[in-house]
Amino acid sequence: MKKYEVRPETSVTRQKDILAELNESQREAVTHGEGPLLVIAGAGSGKTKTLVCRVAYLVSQGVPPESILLLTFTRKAAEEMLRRAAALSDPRCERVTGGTFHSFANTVLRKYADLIGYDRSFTILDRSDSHDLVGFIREEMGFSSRTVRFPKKETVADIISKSVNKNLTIEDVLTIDYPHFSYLADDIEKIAVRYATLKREKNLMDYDDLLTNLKLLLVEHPDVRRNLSESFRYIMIDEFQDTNRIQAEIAYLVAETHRNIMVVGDDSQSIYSFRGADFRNIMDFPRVYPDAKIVFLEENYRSTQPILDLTNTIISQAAEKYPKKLYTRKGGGNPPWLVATPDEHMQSVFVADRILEIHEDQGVPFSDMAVLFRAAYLSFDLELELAKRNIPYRKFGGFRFMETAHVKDVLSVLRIVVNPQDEISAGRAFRLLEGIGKRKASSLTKILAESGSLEEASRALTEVKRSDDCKSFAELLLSLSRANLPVSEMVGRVVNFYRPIMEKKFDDYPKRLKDLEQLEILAERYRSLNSFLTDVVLEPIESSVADMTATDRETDYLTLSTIHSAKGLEWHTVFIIWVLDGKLPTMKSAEDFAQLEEERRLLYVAATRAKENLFLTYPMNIYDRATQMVLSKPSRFIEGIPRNILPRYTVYEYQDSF
DNA sequence: CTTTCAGACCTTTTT
DNA sequence: GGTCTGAAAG
Repeated sequence: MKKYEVRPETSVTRQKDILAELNESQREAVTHGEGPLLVIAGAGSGKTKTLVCRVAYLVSQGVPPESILLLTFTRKAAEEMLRRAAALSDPRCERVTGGTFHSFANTVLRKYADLIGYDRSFTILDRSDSHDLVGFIREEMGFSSRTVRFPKKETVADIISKSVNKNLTIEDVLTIDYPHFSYLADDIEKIAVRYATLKREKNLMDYDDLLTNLKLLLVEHPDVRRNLSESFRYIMIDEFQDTNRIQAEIAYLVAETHRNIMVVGDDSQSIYSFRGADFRNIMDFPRVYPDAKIVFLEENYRSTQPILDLTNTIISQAAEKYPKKLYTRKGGGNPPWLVATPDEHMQSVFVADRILEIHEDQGVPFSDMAVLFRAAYLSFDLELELAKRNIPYRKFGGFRFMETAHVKDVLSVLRIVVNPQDEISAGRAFRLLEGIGKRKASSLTKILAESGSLEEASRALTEVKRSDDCKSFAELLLSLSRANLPVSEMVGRVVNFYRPIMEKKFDDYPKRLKDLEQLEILAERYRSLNSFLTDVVLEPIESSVADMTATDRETDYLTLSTIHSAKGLEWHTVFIIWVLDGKLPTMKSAEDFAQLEEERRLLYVAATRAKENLFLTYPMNIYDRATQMVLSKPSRFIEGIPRNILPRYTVYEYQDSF
């Protein structure tokens, strides 16, 4: 049922409200008329607010919300912004098209895929799916059994993806990033070609394909391009510094007829180059659109001046950036702390102590504090310490719920219902069954792919083997193919079938079962199985719900997060742990100038999350197995910083006499 | 052909 | 901690 609301027309007052709380530069961006606009928005400068108000402003000016396209880094970010715009002025703002480049590509391709030789019901491969497919080819071509060392499937997939994203040849990627594999360029090239053909044949697209195929569609079909350009007359792109070349090209193509393109970002916060992001996009925007208006947002509303003094110092050493200096009118505040601890565990103890202290003495809720780190595994020890002290926390980044084995198992069965050509999923699904290994699974997969019919596969299955497992799987496939069941019912049936298998496979199955129940609940929102599967890949659930009990919803949680996942967020108190040279920057990045620069920006992003308190900590004397070196110095990015900006402390361990 | 088990290996970051 | 690999047994 459609909900609606009748409102008196008061666009003048409404418009005043929209602009009321903006500073001069923000207002300039919000009220910008037609034509290209670049907004360089420093950390905490009200970037989101500016975008929200811009949407609200355009709608209040009579721009139909359907003709606005808002592209953000996550779909959640887009939804949140539109919700805020709607609350601020006009509920119609929620009708703006918002999402990620990938979800936008998905929507368009579901409509036009046949124009570029795909079926509209294509399946989307997530990262590990594409790894599996590459692995399959690697084996098929006999590269895995060779005596010479051949890169692993993850590495091969990575190389291929990089060459697509950065528009380089395989050879170039190898020369730049993997010189030791350069002599294998021809072989990897062969795999890349086969990978591309196979995906087309089997109606599969990986994350890169969504973008390249959309671009292809726009380039080769001027009518579609014009159509799209006409329907989205205003394009806004958030986090432009983290877009890659193809994404920028897509944006330019869609903006072709009207050039109403607004990009917002901060070159100093570009941290996704490993995914092909190129902060040149934001540097070069004025060259692509020489008439672009440029607005700088430099007033910071988040942090105290002592924190900004530190972050400004950190970023001032960056090699290339739009010159800007953040300032605040917020008075007072304490300088950040740099704390050295004897070892990792003392670092955890110190952090946990401070968290409790700030929570109890200053009444700061856990939810207004965060611990940030370079890589997910760096918080393991701290997690133990937090558990010991009953500090509730939620962790973001690192392991993905959707990539856990049990979830992938269930999804693989559902996927073959939608796309029998998906041989990777089919292979995985059949191998779940007792008595079916690689060989039989692949013959069953062939039958399924060639006949394209679940009935056929189900019949073959009962002939191949007559175990209970196989029988119930055969029945499951039949019931999924015949009855027109609601999506959650289908998920439920697969979970039911899977449960005994899971109980054999995993010791911690009760925990995993909860995840699957969660998946079932999630499915209730969907009308079609395919859209459910698509969403699950494009917007993965953040974390496993397993450790969360029902009553936990209102609990006050501390946040643990990788720096990457903390993008755009802020907290009263922030701890950055492992600010140790060799971990931040990582050992690996030290050889490459561009990578090192990105590590610096990473520290910058982390530090600018803090509003009031900022602690940087590092353990001394860490033995690094990979390089056989002892790491003991703080990050090189804070090395020469004067003590009045960053006072230093050392924690000494002592034996308690009790 | 399939299963199982022990040891090796490696751990950035994510749509 | 987790996945992957290889060898040996079923």
